[in-house]
Amino acid sequence: MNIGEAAKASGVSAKMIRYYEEIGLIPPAARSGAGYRQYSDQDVHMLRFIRRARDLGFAVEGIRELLGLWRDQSRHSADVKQLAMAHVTDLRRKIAELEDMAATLETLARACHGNDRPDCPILSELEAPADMPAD
Amino acid sequence: MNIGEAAKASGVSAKMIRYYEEIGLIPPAARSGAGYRQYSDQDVHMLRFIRRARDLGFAVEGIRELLGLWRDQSRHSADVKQLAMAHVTDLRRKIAELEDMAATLETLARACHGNDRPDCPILSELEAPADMPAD
DNA sequence: CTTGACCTTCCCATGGTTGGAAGCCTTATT
DNA sequence: AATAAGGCTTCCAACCATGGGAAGGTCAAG
Repeated sequence: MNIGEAAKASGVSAKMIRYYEEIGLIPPAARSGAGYRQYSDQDVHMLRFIRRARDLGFAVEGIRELLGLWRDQSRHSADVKQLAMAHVTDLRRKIAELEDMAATLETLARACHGNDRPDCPILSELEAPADMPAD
Repeated sequence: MNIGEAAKASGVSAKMIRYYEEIGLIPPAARSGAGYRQYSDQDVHMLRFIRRARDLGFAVEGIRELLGLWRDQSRHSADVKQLAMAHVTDLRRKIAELEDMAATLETLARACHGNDRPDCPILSELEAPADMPAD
């Protein structure tokens, strides 16, 4: 099948399929006489794998490793688990960062009257934080 | 003071100060005879404001609005609050996304033996998700 | 044989930041 | 006065993942 159909079937856009090929995440597709990329059900299967890994927040390099393990029949599930848990650690770190930001802002916003007067603790905090960082 | 000193004093790198000037987030700095950018304590104050807004996860466009409100003596605190809460909503949405990913991965990892055998529910899920999405 | 839908490659843009190169300026030391 | 070090300038490129679009080739149906 052509790239458009493979894109529809896999949920990966044609643009991204070409990009993944370019960066070597997937092997170069077979070509028709006219130079059209040709994809098998196997290929679509791999693209769907990639799509789901991305949905789980894996970066391309992580997906590259996952694909390697996927293809490696003699893999150790410990390696897969370790890769996944490293990513979870990463996610949790990002979540904590965002959570800190949200909590700070909510605290400040709660203290803000939110009326037509100009005074606002949010701006005050941005101007000169209460917990003076020693910078 | 020169840009290096302003960078050190504000916590915003010299590179970023020039970038913020280029995109009009901050007004063009005064220049010395030799063309060196000159910064006042006022300028550093503004840069610190920007730095803290970024630390709270605001994108440049949000900071632009915040700076506008900051400078506007007749601002309504309601507008500041609204801007902040919109950002919180954004943060919470991102947090929820990441949390979903982390939870899914943790569930799968928990079911993975993590030994030297190849079978692994993480890879199985990526290959063919249990809750078949109707794509 | 034309039309329209596909495909190809190539370049550009995003956002925020960092890196580097080439060249000028300032300051301090010889 | 010459020189070396380090700071400044501008410009260009890269990162990551994705989308947009142009210019041109191809395929299938009418």
